[in-house]
Amino acid sequence: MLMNPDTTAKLLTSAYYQNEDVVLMARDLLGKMIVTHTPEGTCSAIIVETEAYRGPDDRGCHAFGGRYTERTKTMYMSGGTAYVYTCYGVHPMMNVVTGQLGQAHAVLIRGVEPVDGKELMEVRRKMTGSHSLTSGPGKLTIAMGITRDMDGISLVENNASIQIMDTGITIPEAEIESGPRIGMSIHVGSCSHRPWRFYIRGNPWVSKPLKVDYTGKW
DNA sequence: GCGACGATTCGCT
DNA sequence: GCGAATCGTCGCG
Repeated sequence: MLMNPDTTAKLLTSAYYQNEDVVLMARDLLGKMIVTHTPEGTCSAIIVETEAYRGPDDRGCHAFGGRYTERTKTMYMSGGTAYVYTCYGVHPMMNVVTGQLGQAHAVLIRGVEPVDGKELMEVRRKMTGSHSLTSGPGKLTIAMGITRDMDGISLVENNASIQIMDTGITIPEAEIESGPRIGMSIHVGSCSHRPWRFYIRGNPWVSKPLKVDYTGKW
């Protein structure tokens, strides 16, 4: 995909994130641009892969059944908040909280295509010349300088450390693929089959097509 | 307190 | 392709 974002990209508003249909939101966030501002510099990248997590009735979601803990409380904040948690003790995961205050919906960002600040991303990742730079949820957070202490911050402020912009890019329906989410444990049952992973077909920054086969595990 | 585990990644075989 | 790394969170006692 040729990435040539509109330079007049507009910061997405709180109202945008209030939509209660998190699956729709996961799909809509494809083609949007995530921007991070840190002391080391600014990085921006187009979102090319997402997954939806729907609080109340989704066994794959940390907040399933209304579970409210020290970690999940961020998911209940108002749409437009960052939910960052640590996976496997090492990898930060970046989620966008959606829906209204009290609704635990979130969209996991799984793959991005660098636009600006690529050199800084390469320094942070200690690598160059590979799509592996940002093709995975744990990779892109490192590349863009997203850390766990950004958990709970707003994405809609003019001076926010993490922002998401509407670039004017619209991904054609025909280029959007969907499929089962990745990494679901066998305990989430039929929820693992929900086609709530969205990505741009053929984009090299989509996380590697890991084997996703939950047949016979429930 | 304590043991088990995870929305993953990377290096080695 | 496989397994270790690595630690915050969670559930239980």
